[in-house]
Amino acid sequence: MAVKIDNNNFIHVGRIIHFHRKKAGLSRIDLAMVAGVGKTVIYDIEHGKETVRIKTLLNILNSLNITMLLDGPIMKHYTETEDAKS
Amino acid sequence: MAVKIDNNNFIHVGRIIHFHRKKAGLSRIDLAMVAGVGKTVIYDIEHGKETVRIKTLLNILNSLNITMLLDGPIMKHYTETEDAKS
DNA sequence: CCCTTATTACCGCCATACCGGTAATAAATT
DNA sequence: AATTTATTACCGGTATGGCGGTAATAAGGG
Repeated sequence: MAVKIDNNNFIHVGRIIHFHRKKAGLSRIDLAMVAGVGKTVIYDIEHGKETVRIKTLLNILNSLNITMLLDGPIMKHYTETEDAKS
Repeated sequence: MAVKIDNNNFIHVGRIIHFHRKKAGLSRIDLAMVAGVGKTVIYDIEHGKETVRIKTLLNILNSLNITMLLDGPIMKHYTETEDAKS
């Protein structure tokens, strides 16, 4: 169900944000306010801009209740070693 | 199993990259070459820098066989409407 | 229709992300 | 343990990300 993001299909990020923003009934200015970013960057991302800062993107995604996940074959090993630290 | 990333636990991104890089037996310069980025940005990310470009981050993650996923309550609706386009 | 209000599109400026170069440190080999 | 080799840490310069301001366009009300 989750959407995989890489440098080939990055255009989906903008589409996902646009879709969620419209579903939430928000204008770009509304979303910019909530996410604590400028309106321009939302315009840019929705138009496929790839050179956006990860922090900016996370602010926007989190405001729209979208979760970013990292996964891979050995991610389990990482979480286990991290859990061992606490 | 996948690790959730947001602006509160962003430090994990650097740790995940460091963990995977070491497991792959790569120096920062090695990884930089493969990912097509400078060595400095890998140093920065592993030290918790949050203001990195998403494109740069994806290049590094993909080089380490780490997948980025976006998910949320209404993501299914998005994929359905996207599928309908094709 | 016209006028008002809301939303989107674009421009120029400033702060900074990313780069290569080099110094510092660690690891390895004899 | 001294020299070589590999890796990490840091610095300064430059390209550009993200900002507010404003123009253009769309939506809605009387």
